[in-house]
Amino acid sequence: MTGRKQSGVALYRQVAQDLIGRVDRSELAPGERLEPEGRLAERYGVNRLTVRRALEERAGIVRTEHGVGSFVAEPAVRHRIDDGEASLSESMARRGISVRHHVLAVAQVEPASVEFRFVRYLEDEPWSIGEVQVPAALAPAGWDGSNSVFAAMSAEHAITIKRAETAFGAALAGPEEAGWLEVPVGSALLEVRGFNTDQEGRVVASFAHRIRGDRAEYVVRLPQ
Amino acid sequence: MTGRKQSGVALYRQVAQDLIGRVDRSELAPGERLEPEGRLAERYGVNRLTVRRALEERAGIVRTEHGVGSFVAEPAVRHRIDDGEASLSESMARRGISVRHHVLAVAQVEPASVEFRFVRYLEDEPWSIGEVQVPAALAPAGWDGSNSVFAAMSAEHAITIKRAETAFGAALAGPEEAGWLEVPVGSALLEVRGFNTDQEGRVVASFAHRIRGDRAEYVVRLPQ
DNA sequence: GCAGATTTGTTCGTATGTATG
DNA sequence: GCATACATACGAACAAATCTG
Repeated sequence: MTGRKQSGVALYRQVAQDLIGRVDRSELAPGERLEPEGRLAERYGVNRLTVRRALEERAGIVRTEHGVGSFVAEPAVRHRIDDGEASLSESMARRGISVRHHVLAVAQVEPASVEFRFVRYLEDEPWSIGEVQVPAALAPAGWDGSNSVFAAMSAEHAITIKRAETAFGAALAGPEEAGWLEVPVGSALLEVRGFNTDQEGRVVASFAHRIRGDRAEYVVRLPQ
Repeated sequence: MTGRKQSGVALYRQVAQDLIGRVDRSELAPGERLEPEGRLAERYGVNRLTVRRALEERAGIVRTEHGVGSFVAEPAVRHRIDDGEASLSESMARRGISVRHHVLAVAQVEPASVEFRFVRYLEDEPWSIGEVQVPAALAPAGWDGSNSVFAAMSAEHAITIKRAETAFGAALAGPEEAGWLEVPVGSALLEVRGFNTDQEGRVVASFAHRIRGDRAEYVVRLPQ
């Protein structure tokens, strides 16, 4: 970083650009730890705050942990939602990717619905924070998070769950989400919301997931 | 804002929370201008930097313009992609929403492809920045952005364009995107990528859009 | 379990550059 | 040109989380 100012490009972007370059050129491998902010600041000859801005800028490529350090993030997981599986868990399990859930809350809501809130982990990495609402009559009794809510539902009751409508949006991670997903506040999240039906078209679940944008990609192939 | 520190919640988040609250309670209407950062800082009794962090935090709800001011953003537009239309432009036009494009670049790429880069405006508000690649043989000759690239293609050649595969992801706005979309750097973007085929299943286009997360929502209804 | 070192997180004050009207 | 308002950058300090001995 010789140019310092003058170039017309903000310093923090120059730093961000250099970091990206080092990742692209594989000088920094996924999972690898970066030098502390202070040291990076010295190395680039800028203020520590400037380094921090650069790291924020690259929130998708670099992940930081309070009191620990910054690390190069891993690439994304692609997930198809047109393969007939209603839940991500089964698709991933079939691909040999371990899925587990940490149950945050199980609450009775409305007349007769139960809401599950949970964090989903893929390969022991936090991947999404989700909410699923199902009719109380169909709620899986002792869901322990080892499989999906839907799988538990299907097992306890004789129903097949299908995707009906799915909506995609983008959002920024708030404090709580950031905490569970171990990403900085303000990271990009893919928001996936929708509802599911059983084999006879009855709505049996609605869901909302906020998924780490640096990990997630949903693929839809529409029928011709 | 009485609590100042102590509460365990970062000051900038308290400010951000208060701003969100004022928007939710409709004390601030969409499009309305906020007080200058300096004045907000005084009012909340914090440093101007702290106000700036709060505004960044709420990039989806508040939009700032260099040298002008900060404004409350407008709510989102829902878009269905399973209605047979290959392009958003036609769907929106049918809903009475004006769509136009600002062409950033038209470039010859690869052996025989043409790439269009453009900013899409809905109701004269920047909505997405996109790239479309089509075979040179099918490229619309004098696309002026008044309709979609696909519409122009269909008109010039006798083909029907269908969606084939679409992938969704989330990303943060980089400097260039932020500039065109008139959002702060680091805002949430919905990334939609994929390709299209003609009526006979031949790939005739690939596309990548980065859409303002505060404006966009894509809805997919999968066939039963 | 605790104390200290390390590292990131937050906040302030201040200065200067740049875009807009 | 000038005033206003946002953009970038620096230095300093302390808080909070984590790790180590």
